[in-house]
Order: sequence, then C-alpha cells, then structure tokens
Amino acid sequence: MKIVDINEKAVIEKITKDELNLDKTFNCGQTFRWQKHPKGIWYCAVNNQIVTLKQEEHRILTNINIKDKDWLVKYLNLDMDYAKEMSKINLEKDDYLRSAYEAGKGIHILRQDLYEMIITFIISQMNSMRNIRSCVDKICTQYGEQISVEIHELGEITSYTFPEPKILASTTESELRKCKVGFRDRYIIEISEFVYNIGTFLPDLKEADYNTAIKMLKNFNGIGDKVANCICLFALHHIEAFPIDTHIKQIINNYYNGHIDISKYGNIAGIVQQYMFYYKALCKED
DNA sequence: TGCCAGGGATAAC
DNA sequence: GTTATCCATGGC
Repeated sequence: MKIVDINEKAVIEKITKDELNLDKTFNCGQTFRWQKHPKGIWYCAVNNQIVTLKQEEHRILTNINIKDKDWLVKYLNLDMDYAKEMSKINLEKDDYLRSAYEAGKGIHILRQDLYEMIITFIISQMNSMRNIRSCVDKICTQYGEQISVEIHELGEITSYTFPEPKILASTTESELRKCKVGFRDRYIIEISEFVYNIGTFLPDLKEADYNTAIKMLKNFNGIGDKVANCICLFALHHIEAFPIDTHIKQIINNYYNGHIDISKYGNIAGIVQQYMFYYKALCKED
C-alpha cells in the first residue's frame, strides 16, 4: 500500500478489499454517518470537509488533497497491517473467531472524533443500529452545519457535520428529544456542558492510557463499561478495548462456554471483537 | 401484542 | 457485591 498524488488528490494504491473493505468498515457498527451514494462512492462530512472514498479493485480514490494524506492514514488506520497482527493469534482452536475473521476481513478500526463517539455511543445504549443511525442523522441535520461540494462523478452532494459540544451544551431536553434520543437526553446535555466548560477534558482524555480513560469516562452518567470501551476503541484507538454488548454476550454463551479469556487476543482484542460483532450482528448467519 | 435493540442508573437485598 | 426494575423509541 502507498499513497500517490493524482491531480493533487490522494490515491491509495495497491490495496485490496481484504486489506481495507469500505463497505464493511462503514457498516460494521462503529460509525453511523457515512453514506453510500447510488453510484457506489462513500461520503461523509469529517475533518471539516466532505470526504469521498471510492473503492476499486486494487486502489481507493479520494477527493482529499495530497497535503492531508497524513490525516487519511490516521483516520482509516492505514498504518496497521491487519493480516500481520491477526497472524499472531492462534486461530486453530478458535472456530468462531476463524469464521468471524473470514467474514470480517477488511474491516478497519477508524480513528474517529472523540466527542462524536461519546455522544454516539451514549445513544447506542438499549437501542438498535437502525435507530442509532436515525438519531445521529437527526442530530446532525438539526444542530450541525450543512456542507455542499461539487464532486466530478456525482454532481453537488450535501452532508452535515456533527455538532460541536457548545451547541448541544446549550440546547434543551425537549428540543433534543425531537431527535428521538429518548431517556438519553440528559446524559447528552450533561456531558456536552462538561466538555464545553472544561476545555482541557478532551485533550486530557486523549493523552490518558486505556485504564485511565475508562475511569474518566465512567464518571459520567450514561457511560458504563460497554459505552466507555466503545469510545476507547473507536475514538482513542485503544485497540485492546473489548466492548461486551448483547451480541458479544450471546457469542460468549453460545460458543465459549460462558467465559472468554481475551488475554489470548493480546493488544488487538478490539479488532477481534469487531470481527465477532460484525459476523454475529450483521452477517445474519444464525 | 410483547420482545428486543452495540446499557446504565437506581433502589433493594 | 449481586439483582430487579425502569428508562424512550422503533421494528418485527
């Protein structure tokens, strides 16, 4: 894999769907904002711009200026060889993971915006993936900023940014409930107020190690063990984090005799978790 | 209709 | 330290 410059746009060369699969990566439950245009191009308002990604057989085309290639590498976690990492895990006696890895190959763990992940995974509690996407959509269209851009193959496309903490800190519970977040309204407003008032909090959280980050996050109402681990995994890139939700619990009960020793997955337990989650929740295999 | 969805807070023991 | 109940909302 390498990134080259074609007409000032970054192109990811020599990358297959087994190495990075955009469909799986954007549909696997870690992000709820990327949209796929009918013409097959993924787009989303991230990094203060509309980013487009088009997967071809051996390369990925972008609208990103070559100057921002470092951001792209970090966001898509192109600086990690997933096959190499997985080769360190013994799959021989781990039938479920072997199947899950085969199904989920190509998923990457994104490095997403911290505040967005905090709010998104507060919304995720006791909610369906479909509803989470709907809530996040409504929050962005009601509170975010509209961005439009002209893309050669698509014409003008429009997307909305995820709102800044300041915006949700100053809304009301009844206004926020128009986004159908239900009982999670006060959690969202409370943490938005805190993040806005204590400007050092998010930077400190980014500097913290995994265990410290979990403790800092669980201090808030609405963030427990599972949500804290999702935030650590999808925003802070603590890829040792292993969120246990209702699907993972069922996997543990049905395929691991009620207990799983995640130490055998070393420091990439989060990647393993994501293969399992994708296989169980999104491949409809049973 | 009742049950479940990428859970967590609270009260009760 | 564990357990039961409730919390909005939508799909099936």
